[in-house]
Amino acid sequence: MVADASPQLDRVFHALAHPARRAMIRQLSYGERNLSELAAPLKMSFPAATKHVRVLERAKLVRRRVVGREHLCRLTAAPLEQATSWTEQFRKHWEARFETPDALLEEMKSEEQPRTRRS
Amino acid sequence: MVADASPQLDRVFHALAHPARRAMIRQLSYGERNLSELAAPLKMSFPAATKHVRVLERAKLVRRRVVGREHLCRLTAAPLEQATSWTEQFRKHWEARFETPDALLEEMKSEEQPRTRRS
DNA sequence: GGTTTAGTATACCAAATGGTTTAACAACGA
DNA sequence: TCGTTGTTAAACCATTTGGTATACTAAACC
Repeated sequence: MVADASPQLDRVFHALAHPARRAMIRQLSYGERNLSELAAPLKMSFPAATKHVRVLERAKLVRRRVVGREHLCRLTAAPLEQATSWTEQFRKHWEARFETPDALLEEMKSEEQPRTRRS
Repeated sequence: MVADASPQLDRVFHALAHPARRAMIRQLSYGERNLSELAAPLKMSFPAATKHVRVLERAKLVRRRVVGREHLCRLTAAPLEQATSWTEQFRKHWEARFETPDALLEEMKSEEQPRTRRS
């Protein structure tokens, strides 16, 4: 089980919650990129872009490697796995519960009665 | 393909980026809950908790149904699917690229040469 | 040595986030 | 009708977020 209270998970989901950072992740999925390359397609200043990179680093989604004056970034899969496994543990679960025809029938019945019993 | 620039995706990831909201999702995965039940286990005031519920609603992760004075919440699977499918489209991809023995070898070679060619 | 090029650091700003307290309202039960 | 329960609304506050502009450092190139 993946716990709900996890600063690491907070950072990963937060990192994914901005289009600029998602765009960076997409770029990095094609291979290593330096900061200028990551910043170029974005409609914002260079310093703003590097702040987004730092958010990705804090979430451990990106690792940085300095070569001369270049800072090369690459992706790390592990945090994504952690995030996906958190969501997966419920998705099927509640989908099965509420969105199959049988479950819907169950629902309609339970609305007459008190209702689904609590934990 | 799921686009990177998507306010809906922003809202879903942002909704998942807080432990209180993830705890609510876990509770809701066991069935419908009213606002008091969702707020009870959290170490914060009731109004604070209901604000978190609204964040989940904006992300369309939760639907609310008013019955008398109770506001009953239940989960919706679709937004989670969308989020998962966004991450999945890269995960395998870069995993294959960087974390297999072959890819590592490729990496080590490419560090002598210019490096992976850009898009 | 001087000039690009790559990136950092700092100061600053507006808006959003996450929380509080207090007050109000609406529905249900005695 | 009166008290309790479930919930909203408003005002307020501190911190974080996401952006800017400017100044600076360091490596690479001629």
